[in-house]
Amino acid sequence: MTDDPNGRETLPAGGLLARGQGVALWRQIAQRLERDIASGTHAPGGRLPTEADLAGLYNVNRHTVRRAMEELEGRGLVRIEQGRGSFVAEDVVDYSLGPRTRFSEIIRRQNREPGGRILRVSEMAAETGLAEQLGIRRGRPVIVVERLSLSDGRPLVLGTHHFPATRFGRLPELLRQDPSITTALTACGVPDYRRRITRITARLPTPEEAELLQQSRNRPVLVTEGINTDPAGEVVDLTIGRYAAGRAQLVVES
Amino acid sequence: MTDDPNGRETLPAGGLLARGQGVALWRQIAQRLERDIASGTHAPGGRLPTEADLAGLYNVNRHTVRRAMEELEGRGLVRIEQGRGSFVAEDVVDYSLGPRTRFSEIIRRQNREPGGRILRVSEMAAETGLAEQLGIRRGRPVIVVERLSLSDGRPLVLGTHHFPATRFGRLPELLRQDPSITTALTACGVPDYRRRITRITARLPTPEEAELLQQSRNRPVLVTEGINTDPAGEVVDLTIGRYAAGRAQLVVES
DNA sequence: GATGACTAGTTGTCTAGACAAATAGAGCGC
DNA sequence: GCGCTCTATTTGTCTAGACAACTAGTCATC
Repeated sequence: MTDDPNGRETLPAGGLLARGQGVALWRQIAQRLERDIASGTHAPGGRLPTEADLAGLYNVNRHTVRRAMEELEGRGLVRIEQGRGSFVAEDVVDYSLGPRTRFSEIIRRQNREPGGRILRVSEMAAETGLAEQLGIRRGRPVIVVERLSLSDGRPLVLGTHHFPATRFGRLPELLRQDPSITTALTACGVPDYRRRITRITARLPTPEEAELLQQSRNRPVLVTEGINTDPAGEVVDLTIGRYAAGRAQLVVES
Repeated sequence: MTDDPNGRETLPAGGLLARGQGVALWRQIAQRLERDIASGTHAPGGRLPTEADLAGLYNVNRHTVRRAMEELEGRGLVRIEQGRGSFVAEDVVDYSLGPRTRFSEIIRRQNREPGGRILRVSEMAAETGLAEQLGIRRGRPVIVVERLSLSDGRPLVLGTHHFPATRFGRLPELLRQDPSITTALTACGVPDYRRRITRITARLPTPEEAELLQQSRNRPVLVTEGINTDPAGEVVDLTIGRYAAGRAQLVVES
């Protein structure tokens, strides 16, 4: 790639870092880049200088710059792409966690196009904890559905759903025709269901999750664990969702 | 430290890694350690082999082991402490996000001892976004309170609260006597308030947040942004909370 | 025009070595 | 016993260099 003045932001004022003052160099670099991003020196979506450029600018080794970039990526300020470069990050989708949580409705309400595909459907025996939450006996069969949900074609959530097999035995077949879980449940005689409780935590993704969500291993995923019940109060399923924190924000209304 | 067979877990079966097969060595190491933790080879709270030991065991450079350990720390499986070693991680606190969210109540309900201290109280003019959310005019004074809340003496949440100064001018003085925000609000004539909406996201902490929460820079923080209103529907405050993901799990009931 | 080989640019991984910073224990002086 | 220094151990930071993997464009060939 030739030196195209429009393809890259201008270099920020370099200057020396405080060495031996107890503040790691990579932190100082991260701080300066953060300031430059906040001040608009680097516009959202814009390209940052390459690692080599920054290393030269601050007179440090490239690895030291890399440590700073990893930090900023994890904090959600930049996006790093192998072979292409680093870019200033953009904004996120609101994901409402009310009692009525339907993926496609939520996405459409934000003028985006919902999508998704079923990754895997399998059956297993419920171990103690799962059986208790589903309100069935230990060892009873459970259908496990893994689904990747998209917004405007970009992966947003990775969901793992656990249904009691006795009641929802037709699910696998139905999902082959239409990847919408809500539609399949309707066909199984559950036209409506509600979210009863949701637990939320955050962690860095496993390599598989990072791959499927097309997200950096350095950005956290929001992990939700929730239980849906039908109007009669019977448990429909236990769902585990992993949201790309760079693209989704959970919203709780009460 | 001498070689004490009880102070450290036994070394797992080492064995060679697959080199040049397209899977990074650090990933393979992380995977093996993860398996060893899951299988109980390393008990929760127990000590892992040192970086040097693992490097020798897998015949790689110490930096390669470090990369693997960073991964596991971010995923919440291990806890790394400078000068001491690395340990298998333990369990977390449930933090309920219902309409009635009171820190000390939530903590006490789990048989833990709530605590906290006010880090800083300041006043500033509301910029557009903040003014809108608080239902006041832009430029009106706002009191900003930063509080670190503890559970059993360990930092759990870092909260930043924004109150309209006209109504809550006495807050700074009251908080000097008692660090409980609920108590101070009662004294200001707000005996009760409710959480109206909460937005949740996750990211890696800033260095200051990591420091205050006594959490690794590598573990995410859960970030909540919420609005509290009094029974009349008037906005009391806008609160931003940063939860140590290693120690807290948010719970939404609906 | 489409295809494929090649090349330059950029981030990812691994090795090697050095020293800093934090921890914990041992030993000493009082 | 108490506090202090000293030292060994362990993780943290930085440098240096090499090559792999991926991206995007160029150019020759068909």
